Amino acid sequence: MRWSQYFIPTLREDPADAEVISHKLLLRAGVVRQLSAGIYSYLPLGQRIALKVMQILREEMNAVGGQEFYLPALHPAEIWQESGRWSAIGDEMFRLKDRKGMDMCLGMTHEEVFTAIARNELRSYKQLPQVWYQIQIKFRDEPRPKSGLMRLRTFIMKDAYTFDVDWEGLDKSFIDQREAYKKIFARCGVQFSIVEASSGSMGGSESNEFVARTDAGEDFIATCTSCDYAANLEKATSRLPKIEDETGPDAPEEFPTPGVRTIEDLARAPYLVAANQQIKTLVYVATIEGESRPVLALLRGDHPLHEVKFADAIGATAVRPAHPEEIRDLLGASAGSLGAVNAKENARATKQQLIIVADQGLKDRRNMTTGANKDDHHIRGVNLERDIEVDQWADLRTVESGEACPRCDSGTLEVFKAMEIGHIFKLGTKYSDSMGAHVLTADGKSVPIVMGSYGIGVERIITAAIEQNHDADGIIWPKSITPFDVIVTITNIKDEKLREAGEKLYQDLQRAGLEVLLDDRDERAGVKFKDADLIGIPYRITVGKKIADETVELFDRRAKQSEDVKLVDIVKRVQTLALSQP
RNA sequence: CGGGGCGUGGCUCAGCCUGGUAGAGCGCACGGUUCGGGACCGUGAGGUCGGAGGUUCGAAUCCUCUCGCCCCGACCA
Repeated sequence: MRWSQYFIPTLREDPADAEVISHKLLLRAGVVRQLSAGIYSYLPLGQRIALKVMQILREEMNAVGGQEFYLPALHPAEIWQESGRWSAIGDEMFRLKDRKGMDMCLGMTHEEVFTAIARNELRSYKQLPQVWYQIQIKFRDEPRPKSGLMRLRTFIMKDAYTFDVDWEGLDKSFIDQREAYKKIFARCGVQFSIVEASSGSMGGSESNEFVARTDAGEDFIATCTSCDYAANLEKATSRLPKIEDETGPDAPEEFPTPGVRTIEDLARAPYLVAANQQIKTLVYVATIEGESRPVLALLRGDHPLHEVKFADAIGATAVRPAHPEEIRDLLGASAGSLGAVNAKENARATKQQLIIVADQGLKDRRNMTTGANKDDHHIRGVNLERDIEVDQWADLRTVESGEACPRCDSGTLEVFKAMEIGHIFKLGTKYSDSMGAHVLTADGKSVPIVMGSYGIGVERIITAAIEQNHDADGIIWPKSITPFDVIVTITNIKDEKLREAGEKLYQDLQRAGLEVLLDDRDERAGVKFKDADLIGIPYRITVGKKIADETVELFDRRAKQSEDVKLVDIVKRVQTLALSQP
């Protein structure tokens, strides 16, 4: 393409609406433009990039036996009612009515549509396994679209579905997909981790989440430095060094602690109670089975609570810290002097039922110090077993960087931010059961098809690729998804010699099978260099003064280094570089 | 849905507090000088100040309502 006629509206300044790096660069490089919150148009550069990503997805899906479909984005409510998700999903689904008043929706995903095809057409185990996929637009009315292409309301997704006659088949299909996913992300130049994840409302037994490390991400991930342990912080655990407590007094002893409000206060002189010798008592109000209930969360003094773990542990749909009045009403003291010893009695006195959940890290601890439920007083010599009525032991603690890996002996955990880029699920028979997709087995029995579902967000890959591959000057596209392999920059378009040499190079490179962008604009060289860096083409050939010596410059965008190359060698040179991986 | 911020030429912003009829830089058009890391000079085009209502002789500016966008939280297969 000739830049002079190609639409690449680059921006010199950061747009006011963009916060994260990938968002700024996508806009500045003329890749996309925003239409509305969470809705973006792909400009020509963006379309080329998306097509590259989609082609990689297609190749790797085909490589594991995938067959590409193209399904409707507009669905009748009926199939969603059959699967039960019409009512299970809330405002996140775009719903509408047709002219006759029939309920319809815009597809957020395609389990229902694929299952509807499967139930009509798949009859026998002999037809299985099937691996079906499509690359299609999806609609989700996100409560909060954000960060450019990271959280969108309409986006492109590669979604694949596998159909097996039994669970063993699904296990194999699942592994095939997981391996394909590894290749896809590696090919796209995205560093990723695979983490255990919960299936959520998708249903099913097992799921793996693929995440890309970036500070723009929304999840926290813990990975082991030496083994392959990786988990979302909502699930991650770690190994703690065992603490041997001294035998304390036969019963807890109360002592005055005027002005002491925090764990740190009590750790200082004159008290000198180490944080890990203290019990942290947090009062929450949890919604359990629709009812609000007070719950005490107990942790070691130096351990932070993870609210999602906490909510999961007690089966709550929501948790919130209790208000100061609620705390005083419940325990008779204010935050800073709270404890679980005798807390149940205190609560009963006000006719409240209190649940006490303690973190595993407190198991078997003795001679601990905690609040006395009396302002400005604490008690010491508390033995968990003996002195506190714990209803439930659970993993409530937030794992931190540097702690020991729970799976291997030598590794430590590293915690970082990441974004979800893919998710694979073993669905099982959730959809085949509810929608009646059955096949006959070899011995003539009718069984529900065992399904898997596998999704990758195209925009998420693009976002992750930029987040992980950029510098102060702009994007640095991985070669696999770059909109152009090479850009030919003619430093001065009015110089006939340069122009001719550039044009010839443009033709020659294209003939060699490369995708070439020719910067033939009537701009100063500096502007062209800045723009080339910004849009991130991996290689730039500068056609300038050295053309007198039959020489051009080859600039490596990533290494930021250039070398002189003779005109006779340049095509071969670039061909070798640009078509090599990564 | 809760909290915060912002809507003024294509872009980035000033003006608003203290009402007097709209500005700068970039970009764009034309002319000239430049020409290897976002040049310079001159001339010019381009804005219902998000929208509606109100107060006022007069509203970008004050008041009310409303729409949109961004950020934090909640939420999120």
